[in-house]
Amino acid sequence: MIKSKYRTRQQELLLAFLKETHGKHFTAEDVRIHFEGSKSSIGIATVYRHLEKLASDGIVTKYVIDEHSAACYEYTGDCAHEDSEPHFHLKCEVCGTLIHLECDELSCIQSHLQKDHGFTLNPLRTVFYGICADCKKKEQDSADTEPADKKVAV
Amino acid sequence: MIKSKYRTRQQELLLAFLKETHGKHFTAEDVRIHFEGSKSSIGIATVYRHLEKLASDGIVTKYVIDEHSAACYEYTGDCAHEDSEPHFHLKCEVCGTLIHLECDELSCIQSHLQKDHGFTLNPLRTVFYGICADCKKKEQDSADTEPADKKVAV
DNA sequence: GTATAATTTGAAAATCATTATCAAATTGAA
DNA sequence: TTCAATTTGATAATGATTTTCAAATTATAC
Repeated sequence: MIKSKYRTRQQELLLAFLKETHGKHFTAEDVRIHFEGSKSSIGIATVYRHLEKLASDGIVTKYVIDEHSAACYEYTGDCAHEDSEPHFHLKCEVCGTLIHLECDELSCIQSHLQKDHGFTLNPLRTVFYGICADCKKKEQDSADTEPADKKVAV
Repeated sequence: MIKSKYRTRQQELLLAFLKETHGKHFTAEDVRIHFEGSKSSIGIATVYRHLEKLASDGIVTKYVIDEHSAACYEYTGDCAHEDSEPHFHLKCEVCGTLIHLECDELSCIQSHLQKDHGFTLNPLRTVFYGICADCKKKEQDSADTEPADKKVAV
């Protein structure tokens, strides 16, 4: 998967880590810490180097969620392949969950942007921000109970 | 608009700047430079302070396009209001342009995500990444000429 | 106007994720 | 084993943003 000329211990470790994560998100620092202390530690510079390369090769996907937290990476090796559905990501602004969404209807966005605006969408990089169903529900539930305060206040 | 206890010259200047921009995008540095040299310069710290406040008050919207370029701000005081069209942003990954897109058809995304996935999209925060028409064209043009090398090589 | 207290300003230092540097270690091939 | 190419990682550098804090500004009281 990593097309480098020399096969190194660090590469193997990183790939093994990726397979373990299986759909989870992690930062470069997470990776470094995972190997810290063990005889097979990896320097942070090396972690970043490999993650960047893997990201540009489409093996992992990088999400810049906001400027003050470190970038998030996700192993999407399988998704990037030929026969898998194109997928999108939804990020809940309340609970922070990153939702993995495979949906045919959404691909209409791609063709629309292409035809009417000449814009070639990159679904791997695009993240839809909003509020997930669970959080929306909680929000509404609390809207049903909380106003009690205000009613009392009146 | 800015609810601070003391009305200052810097606040007035910034608000005046915002109204001038009218839908354009700018960075904190852009603002500072705009006033640089003139008798009414504003320190970068102050610019950031006000923009952050305005963003949390919903007067401006902040876009974190990618980790290595400065955050982009946009005056959305009007847009946040009742009668204006919701709009989306397209970011070209090649030339870096941030395109401001008002398009009714795109609002179908919102209703689709809501109905079928229970996800309430926040169009102000969502940025579509991809390649703009101009860059796509250039990419294809160079694809027509460059392969000459390869053809010669064979 | 003057005095006073609260708030804002801004130059400079600090922060923090990420990248660049470069000598040392590792790798694969001869 | 030898050697050239490549990778590693400690450390320094980068750059956007934030913090610090003394000085300047502002609103209010006198």
